[in-house]
Amino acid sequence: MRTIDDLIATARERGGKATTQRVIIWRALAQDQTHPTAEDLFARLKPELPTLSLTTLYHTLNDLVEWGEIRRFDTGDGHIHFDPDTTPHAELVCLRCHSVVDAPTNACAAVTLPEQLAGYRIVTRTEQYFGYCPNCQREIAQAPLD
Amino acid sequence: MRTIDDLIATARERGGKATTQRVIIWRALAQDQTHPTAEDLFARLKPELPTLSLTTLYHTLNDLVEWGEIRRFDTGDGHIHFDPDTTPHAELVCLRCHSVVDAPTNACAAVTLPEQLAGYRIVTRTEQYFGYCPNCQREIAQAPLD
DNA sequence: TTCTTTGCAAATCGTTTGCAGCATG
DNA sequence: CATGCTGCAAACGATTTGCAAAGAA
Repeated sequence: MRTIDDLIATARERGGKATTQRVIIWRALAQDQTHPTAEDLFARLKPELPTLSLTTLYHTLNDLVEWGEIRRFDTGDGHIHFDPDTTPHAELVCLRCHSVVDAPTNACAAVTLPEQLAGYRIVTRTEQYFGYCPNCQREIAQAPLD
Repeated sequence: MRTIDDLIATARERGGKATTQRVIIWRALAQDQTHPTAEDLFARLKPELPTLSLTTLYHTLNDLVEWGEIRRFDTGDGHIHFDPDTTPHAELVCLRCHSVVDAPTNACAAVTLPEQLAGYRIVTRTEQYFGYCPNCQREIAQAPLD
């Protein structure tokens, strides 16, 4: 995802507007490495902008995805996650607590995104490792019957 | 995913039963490389077993996922896809027609699944390339205003 | 017979949409 | 002041769940 100024420019080029809500959402995303869901972001932004609606948040997020500024992915927990990092990388997903963290880059084999693959024009890539995080492994060991 | 006989044995070991519905669903999946959704499978199996319900299909699919026999993943089209191939591989997902095909293995860098990664106990992996399939590229070129 | 599975119907719930009023450019 | 944006409320739709009847073991 690019800078806020770039996004303001992009919005205007498309005949759009840089509203208070959009800028606040953009700013929150720009520094976010937690792969938040819409609900996550909503809870974080509500105190700063109490009138914000989930509807506007979804609109704004979907626009960013459409503009290619952020990536949208599903981990199987029933919630859509968003990531401002659009460069190829892998994520570690915990099947128990549903946490999502970036995988160390040395564990990620592919580093460049091919433009073409079997005749496909490639736009983005998702690589997810599903398993159990250290913390949940510990808790499972202590309470085997989940 | 293992053979039908293995699944029958597994079900019984767990105090379960090898019902008509389950065996038919298992058989349909065993030879399936189309990464079907529940609805896809349902439409395909309905003629063979008209009394089959979507409920049973979901139950059976979720059991297989829990047993580690099949993989469950989301491509962002709002439908859960299932794949009996649990070995590490990549998928090509078309953003326009939502088709899913296996990526040629030479395009898939990682070939073995690490048991551990940054302290995580890894169970499964998903690698998806999102883009436009050759056919959709052609249709987009003919009708740019989609 | 016993206990799991089936399948109908209803619930669930994250996400999307319709629309009237508001604010940006 | 024209148009895009916001946000309430309602719709949506794939998946899940409650429960009574059916069928494996």
